[in-house]
Amino acid sequence: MQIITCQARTWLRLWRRCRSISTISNHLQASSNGFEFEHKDKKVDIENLFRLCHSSHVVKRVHALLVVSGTTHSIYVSTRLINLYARHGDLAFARKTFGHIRSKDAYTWNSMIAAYVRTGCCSEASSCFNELISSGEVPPDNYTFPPILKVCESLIDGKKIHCRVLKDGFIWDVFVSASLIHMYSRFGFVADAQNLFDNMPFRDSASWNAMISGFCLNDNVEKALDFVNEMRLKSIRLDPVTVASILPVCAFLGDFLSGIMIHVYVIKHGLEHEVFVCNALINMYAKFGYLQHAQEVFDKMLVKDRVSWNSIISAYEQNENGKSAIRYFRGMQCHGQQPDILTLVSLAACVAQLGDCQNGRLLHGFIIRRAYLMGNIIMGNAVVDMYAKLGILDYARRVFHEMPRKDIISWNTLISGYSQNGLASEATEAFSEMESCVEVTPNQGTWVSVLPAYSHLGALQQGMKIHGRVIKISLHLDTYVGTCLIDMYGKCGRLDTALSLFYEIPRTSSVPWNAIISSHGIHGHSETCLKLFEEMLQDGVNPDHITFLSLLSACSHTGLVDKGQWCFHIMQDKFGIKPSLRHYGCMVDLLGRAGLLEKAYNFINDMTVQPDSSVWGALLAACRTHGNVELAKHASDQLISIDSENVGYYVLMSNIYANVGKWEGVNEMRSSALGRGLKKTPGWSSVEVGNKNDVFYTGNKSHPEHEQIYHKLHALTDKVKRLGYVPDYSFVLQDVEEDEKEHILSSHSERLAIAFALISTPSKSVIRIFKNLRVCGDCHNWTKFVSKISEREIIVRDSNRFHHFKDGSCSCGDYW
DNA sequence: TTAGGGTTAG
Repeated sequence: MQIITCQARTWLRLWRRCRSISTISNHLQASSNGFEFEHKDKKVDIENLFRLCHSSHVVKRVHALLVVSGTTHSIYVSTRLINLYARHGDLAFARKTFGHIRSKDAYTWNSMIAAYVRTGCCSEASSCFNELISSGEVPPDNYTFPPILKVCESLIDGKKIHCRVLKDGFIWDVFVSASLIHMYSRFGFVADAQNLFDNMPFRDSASWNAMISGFCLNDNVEKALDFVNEMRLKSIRLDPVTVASILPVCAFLGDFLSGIMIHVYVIKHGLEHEVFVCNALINMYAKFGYLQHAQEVFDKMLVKDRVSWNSIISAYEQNENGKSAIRYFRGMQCHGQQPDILTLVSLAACVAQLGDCQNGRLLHGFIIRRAYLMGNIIMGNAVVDMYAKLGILDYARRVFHEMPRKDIISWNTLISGYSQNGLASEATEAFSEMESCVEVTPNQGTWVSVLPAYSHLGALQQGMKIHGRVIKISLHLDTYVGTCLIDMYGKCGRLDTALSLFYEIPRTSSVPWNAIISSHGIHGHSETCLKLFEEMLQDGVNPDHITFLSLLSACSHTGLVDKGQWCFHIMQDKFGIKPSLRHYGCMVDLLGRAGLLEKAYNFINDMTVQPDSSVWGALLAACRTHGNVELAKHASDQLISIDSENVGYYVLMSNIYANVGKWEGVNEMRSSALGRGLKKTPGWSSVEVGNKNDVFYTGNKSHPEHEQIYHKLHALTDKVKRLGYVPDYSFVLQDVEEDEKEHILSSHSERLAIAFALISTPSKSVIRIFKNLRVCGDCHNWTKFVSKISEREIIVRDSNRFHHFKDGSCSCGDYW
């Protein structure tokens, strides 16, 4: 054997040196002994040659060698060549070889059909099968049906094949039956699949596996798990395929115990070195968050394939350890394993997670250089998502528009990208654009992406329209859609609707609880927040870090210092949640707002982590409210050293100086902001009139009805002054004359929006305003008076909270 | 010589 193999190698070496078929032909003739397979044990020798075929290139060499030796006249040899070409993905040569065979046997036809299936050419496989049937040259056999069943495109085609199977009497074959079971499951006819399964006289493990996969394909994962348990009860051995199919089910059902039991089974039955099994174990442990276990399985693997590397990379990515994921990606490359689309998809998520713009661009470049990758929708969507999460929306938009094909997830990714970056108008525009595309139908993800945009804009009418649409398709009771609706109603000032919706949807996860608590929080109903929190605990729902953020923020806005501190402590002591910088920020806000500035400052100094801009920002805002210029200076110095590009800190500090008349300080702040090329964020307010949102900028006179608006504004100010309103000029930043100061205050954008709403909406109707910055104290006071004289309920949502004005007072009780 | 059921994703 060994000698013959060496001869085959020698021939191949010889062939490598030869430039043409004629040269090798001369060598063949020159050889005194002739070519081994011409004389002796022909079959063994050819098989040895075939065994050397590790690529399509070598197959071609061997093929040429066989042509010159005249061996390809044998159907056996030609059919083997078809198989070899197909195994190496060279369909063109498989087809060419098939075409040269004059009289084909069942092996030849079966091999060609399998070659088409293997290379994903489904319609060609069907045509080939039809040709075989119509030619009548040879009848199909039990080997013909499994591959063709795998690729049939409709249930009708599948049933036709089923009839043929029955007619030809191949239903006894377990391979054929498993393929039929799978075919029926694929088209959603799981009852027909089970009928076939039940009537099988003999079943092997693949028959059970086909049924298990059938249940999974038809969203009946519980039944799949039942089947596995039945197999174990009947002592039917679970094979690697069973294990690889059922482990994702355990992860999906959150059934960790079953997952562990399967792992024990794997070890006991010597399956722990099966690549498919290990890959599925890595994925299962990753989904349960047991990275250490996933890592151990990966480390013990004797052979790792691309899926193994992808799985460990994705395990770290899913558990938010992007750095380790990238380390494994490098390891994968060192081991000579080429990345595929799934590797790159995970990497894009890692890069986004790490906020690593530089590597994001590098990754995008890598994908662009392999142009075929961008043709893949999943790849394109992952890149759009990456740029959106990195906050580079221009790139996200560009990649989206350059994608040759887009699906609903592409649109959802773009819409949520805009929403999450605060670009609500862009999100709703993208949604409208999507609506005009006939080829996509909105799904759950679409509503979850667009509703936050309407919430952000305070566009109640638009949000209600979406509510109507989701009711029609029975999605309003979906936890995620329902939560977005609660958030939307909460943010648009309809707390009652939010609450009734909350009690309609499933409340087993923290998600809807967080939404309803936060809705009450922004309206200043902190006592209700705490009651809802108690109810949440009674219902056995575990709070998460978001729940505590909402609670702390609610306590902070209403001055419930003790309750806030209690929340901060139980979060750590009772629920083991480590405070994030956002929690620390809320605590500083809570103490600072209550005037406990020193306590807030000491709290920052006692922090176990480095305070960031949100923490110092909260202290600075509190200093503004309580007029502590000295501490404010310290906080603003810290802020500017952390984030010198944020104009808000300069504005706030200059505001503090202005408040105490330190105009030098104001100028210093202004010039240092200008020196860095920073411009004050222009304030704007929007109001929904009819189905349209009108936007007003401070001092803006470009609105078509600006004359009437200013006229109304002056009339209102005159009236409220008579009622006792006195402008508070401390909210004016500039060092100007008194009447000029009044002019500056009176042109704040929310006042323009309120004046416009008063002249454009029916009397008694509620006015809802959205402001991008915080409402100033003077506008707050002015609006209170306006709500009294106009007999209107005015709801102003600013960047921080809700102000609900009614009959001359505000829901926030003037707690600033 | 040819075949079925399987793991990772936006």
